[in-house]
Amino acid sequence: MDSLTDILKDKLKEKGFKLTPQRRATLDVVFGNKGKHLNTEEIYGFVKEKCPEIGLATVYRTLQLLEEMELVSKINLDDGCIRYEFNTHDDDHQHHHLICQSCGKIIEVELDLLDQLEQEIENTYKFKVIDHKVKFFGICSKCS
Amino acid sequence: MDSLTDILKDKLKEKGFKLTPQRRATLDVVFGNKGKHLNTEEIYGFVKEKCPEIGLATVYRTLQLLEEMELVSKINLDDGCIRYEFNTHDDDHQHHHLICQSCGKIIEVELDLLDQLEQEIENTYKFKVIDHKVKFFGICSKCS
DNA sequence: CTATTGTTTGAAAAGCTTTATTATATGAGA
DNA sequence: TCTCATATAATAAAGCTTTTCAAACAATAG
Repeated sequence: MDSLTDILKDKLKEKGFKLTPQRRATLDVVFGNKGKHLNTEEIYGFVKEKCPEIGLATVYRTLQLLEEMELVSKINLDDGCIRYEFNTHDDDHQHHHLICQSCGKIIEVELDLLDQLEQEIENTYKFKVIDHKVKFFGICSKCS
Repeated sequence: MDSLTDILKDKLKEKGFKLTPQRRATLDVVFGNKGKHLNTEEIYGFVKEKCPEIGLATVYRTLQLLEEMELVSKINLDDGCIRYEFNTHDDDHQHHHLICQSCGKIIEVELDLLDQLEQEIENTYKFKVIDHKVKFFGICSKCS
């Protein structure tokens, strides 16, 4: 029982859910592929290696559960599938993604720098910002 | 033949496509519902009023075409359907969206203020930013 | 005007992701 | 270990989107 499993177990317990091998294996796969932005089908493939009897529906359910518990984050690149990544942050604010329109590579940006914009939004629109999702499309260094 | 149709006709001609009543009606609907963020099914419903014999597939195809020509923009709120809005800007940079997590309302923000962040990204990652999509999640003034 | 060619369309089918159903299996606490 | 609510696999079904295909249509050439 490693520390990741402990965290999972605690978070599940908080909400009255159970720790199962399927949930553990799914989190392990997302955690073990940090920076890869796997889609559900790919996650299903990897999870099957550890847990061959798991069903696709369980993977979908489990990923939704993990997202509710803020252990993973959804990324939608409008390419027809949902991708997930392990959530390395403790706070709610996600990092940004750069998406190369030439090779499709996804680069993660840790800079935030949105405080000023969010402040202005809160002042102008009286809108309380809780989270944001920011994607930049362009050309990466290799492709240009 | 109004000016919107002229623009559509010109853009279609540029790429070797034809101006058809279905394409015209679809653009009219998206244009006539600025600020509404309709999904494809809703657009289909409105287009049918002018063009009762139109098929759903044609609406899907037409919206893709209009997006390629940068006359409309896709918005994905991860609610299981694709939404479109009329593209009011001449340049590539889209405005931002505020999404209320309580009532679901979508508010448009014309502030950009991302220049500094984009500059920093270009310097740090040698990534040439062409476009961005920014969504803020939170609570709107009515709900708070 | 008619024939030819290529585009566009509507209807239907197929595709893909996600959700619902149900009987069975299993985790967690007593 | 026993009990019971939860979780699961398998399957079916739903939901949204794309593709297929034959027919309709527009543009052009002869």
